[in-house]
Amino acid sequence: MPELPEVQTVVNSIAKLKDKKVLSFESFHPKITYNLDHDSFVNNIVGKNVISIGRKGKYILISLNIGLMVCHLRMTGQLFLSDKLPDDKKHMRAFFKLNKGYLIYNDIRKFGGFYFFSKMKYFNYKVGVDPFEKKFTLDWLKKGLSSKSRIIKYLLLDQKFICGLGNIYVDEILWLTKIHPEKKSDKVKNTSQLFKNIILVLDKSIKHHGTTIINFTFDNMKTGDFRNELKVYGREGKPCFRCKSSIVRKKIAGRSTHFCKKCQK
DNA sequence: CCCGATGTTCGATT
DNA sequence: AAATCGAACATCGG
Repeated sequence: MPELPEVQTVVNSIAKLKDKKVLSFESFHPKITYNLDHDSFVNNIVGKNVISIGRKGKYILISLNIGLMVCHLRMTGQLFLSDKLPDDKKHMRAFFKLNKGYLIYNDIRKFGGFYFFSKMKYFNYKVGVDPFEKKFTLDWLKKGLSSKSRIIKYLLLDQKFICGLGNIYVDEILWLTKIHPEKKSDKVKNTSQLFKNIILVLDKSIKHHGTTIINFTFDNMKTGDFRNELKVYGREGKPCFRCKSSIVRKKIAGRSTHFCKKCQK
């Protein structure tokens, strides 16, 4: 579920994790620590203090006084702070006991989880450029699109190129920029519009605390309301807001893709 | 009841 | 190299 705006919303909502100390970690299914076994993960984080909380792409970065803890929510992960453990523990997959309160991880589908890296550089190889980094410029985007010929939807979903975009926002951005999702990247000519719209859509969604379709929540069950602002995603069969033509849905890059055949060329 | 679909990513395969 | 497909898993709707 969560793409860049949802992850940013979660990051903002756990700001009070800063300066807390990790006293213990418990998990309830084995695959939740991705790159270490449970015991090594525990050994690396217990007793550490949280220095800062950030984000790169869809990864939540929690810097400790030694090392970096990373969380990825995948499809249905929920990370939030709470004074006590929840009454409903059905989907609770892990929790961290802090010197004050708990950091709780719920996940219906159990795809998400945690990494620990002793150094930041061991994490960096996983992702490309985040749209809110300085490196994300119009020139960089132009070069990236024209240096290869790839299906634009596929390229925008590629986290090693731009990190943070997912299925909803790619559809929204391509609709807004009037680009057909199957267009080859080197044939896109309105790249400066595309560049602006990437930032525009993400910024706007962050202001709305992201998109809740079904499962996305932050700060213990609050929901985002960007769903009401969506222009194409989930609007199959409904009239395009620009030209009234019927929005179609087609599998592109393995994902359900919504677009307007008439105004996206 | 069964099948398909769901916001993500990874690895195998074409 | 680029793109497709299935798998990881739980839940919901037709």
